[in-house]
Amino acid sequence: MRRSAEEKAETRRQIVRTAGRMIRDRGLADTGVTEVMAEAGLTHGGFYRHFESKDALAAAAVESAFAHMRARLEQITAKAPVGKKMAALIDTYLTEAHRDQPQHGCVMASVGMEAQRAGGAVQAAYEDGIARLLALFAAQIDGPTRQQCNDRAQVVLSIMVGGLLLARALRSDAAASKRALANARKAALSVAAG
Amino acid sequence: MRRSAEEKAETRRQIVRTAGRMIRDRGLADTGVTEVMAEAGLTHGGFYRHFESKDALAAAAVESAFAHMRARLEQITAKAPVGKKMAALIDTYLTEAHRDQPQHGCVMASVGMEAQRAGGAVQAAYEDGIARLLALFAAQIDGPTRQQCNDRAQVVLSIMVGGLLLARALRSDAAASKRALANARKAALSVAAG
DNA sequence: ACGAATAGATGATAGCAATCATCTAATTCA
DNA sequence: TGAATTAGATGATTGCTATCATCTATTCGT
Repeated sequence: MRRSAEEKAETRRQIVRTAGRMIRDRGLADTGVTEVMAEAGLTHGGFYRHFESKDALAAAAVESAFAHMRARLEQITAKAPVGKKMAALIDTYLTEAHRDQPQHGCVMASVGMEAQRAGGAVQAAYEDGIARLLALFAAQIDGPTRQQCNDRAQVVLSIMVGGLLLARALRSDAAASKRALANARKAALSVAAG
Repeated sequence: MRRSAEEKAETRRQIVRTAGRMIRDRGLADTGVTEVMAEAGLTHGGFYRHFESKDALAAAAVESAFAHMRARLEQITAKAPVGKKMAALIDTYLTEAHRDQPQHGCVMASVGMEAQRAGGAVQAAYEDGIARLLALFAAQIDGPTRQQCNDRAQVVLSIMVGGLLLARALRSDAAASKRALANARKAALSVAAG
C-alpha cells in the first residue's frame, strides 16, 4: 500500500519517536526492531524502507530525543523571568516525574553508557546531543568569562544527571529518593548562581 | 574433572570477577555467558554448576564489583590524613584512568540504568551497593547533623557519577573532558567541605 | 583403595533478533 | 487512464545466546 511522501515522512517520524521512547525505557539492546514497529502500529517488514539498519534507527532516535528535550528546555527558558532561567531548567529536570518516566526524559540519564559503547552514528548523535545541551546551559549562565560559563554548565549538567540517576537508584526508599532530587536541585542552583 | 571445594570456590570467584569486568566494559546485555566463561579460561558447559542463571551471575558480579570498590575506597581513606579523607576519595574517583577504564570502575557509572532495569537480584545488588557507598561517603563527611552528612554524601556521589559520565561523553574533545573531571572534583570538594 | 559424587567439557536444543526476498495494493506521473 | 513506482505485509533465513542433558575424569569419604 503505497503512501504519499508526506505520509511516509510522518510514518518515519512515528517510528523514530516510538524507538526513542522504547530505547529510553528498556535500553538499546533490549529494544527490537520488530517491537518498535509493532508499537508504532506497523509490521517489521517495512522497516528497511526507512532505515538501513537498527543502528541507523537508534542514532535517529537519540538525535530526535535530544532535539525534543532541547525544544522543551528552550520553551522553559523563554517563559522564565530573566535571572531565573537556569533555575527553571534545573527545577524542570530534577523532578519526580522525570525520575519516574525515563521514556520521556534525558537520554544521557537513561542510555548514556550504552549509547557511548554503541559506537558509530549512535555515539556521535549522543555526544553531539550533550555538546548542544551544554551550550544551551552555558547560554543561561552568567559568569566573568565564557570559560567560566562553560565550566559551570558542565558542573550543573553533572549534578543533574548524577542526581537523577541516584534518585532512580534510591526509589525503594521514597524519602531518600526525594531528598536526592532536592539536594541536587539546591547544589545545581548554587553552582549556576556562582 | 572434579576439583576440590577450595578450587571450585576459586573458580567461581574467577568467573564473577571476569563477568564484573566484562559487564562494566560492554554492558549487561552484550555480555554472554559463553564469552565470560571463555575469558575465565573455561568452557560454557560448567556454568550452571556455579550459577542458576545468567541473572544470578550478573547479580553476583554487581555485588562483587561494589564490594571491590568499597574495599579500595576504604584503603584510600585509611591512608589519607584526617580532614583530607573525602578529598582523597573524590580525587581517586574523578581521574582520567577511571574515565578510560570503566571495566575496573564504578558500576553506577557504567551500567547504572541497565542494572536498574534488570530487576530482581541484579537491581537489588545495585541498589544495595549504592546505599553502602553513600554510607561510606557520609562517614567521611563532617556536618552538624547526620542528615546533613547524608545529604552532602548524596550530592558528592551525584557530582562524581555525573562528572564521570560527562567526561566520558566528551572524550572526543580531550580538553573539555579533562575540564569536566577537574570541574567536578572542585565542585564535589566544595560540597564535601560544607 | 574403592565407590559415590561432581567440576567441567561436549554437544544439542529452543527461542529470539536482524536482515532480506518477495508479494500486494495503492499512488504518482506521463 | 494506465504503467511504473513503492510503502508496507508476509514469510524465510541466518546467526547468536541461554539453557540443559549427557559424558568423563578426578577427588573425597569411607
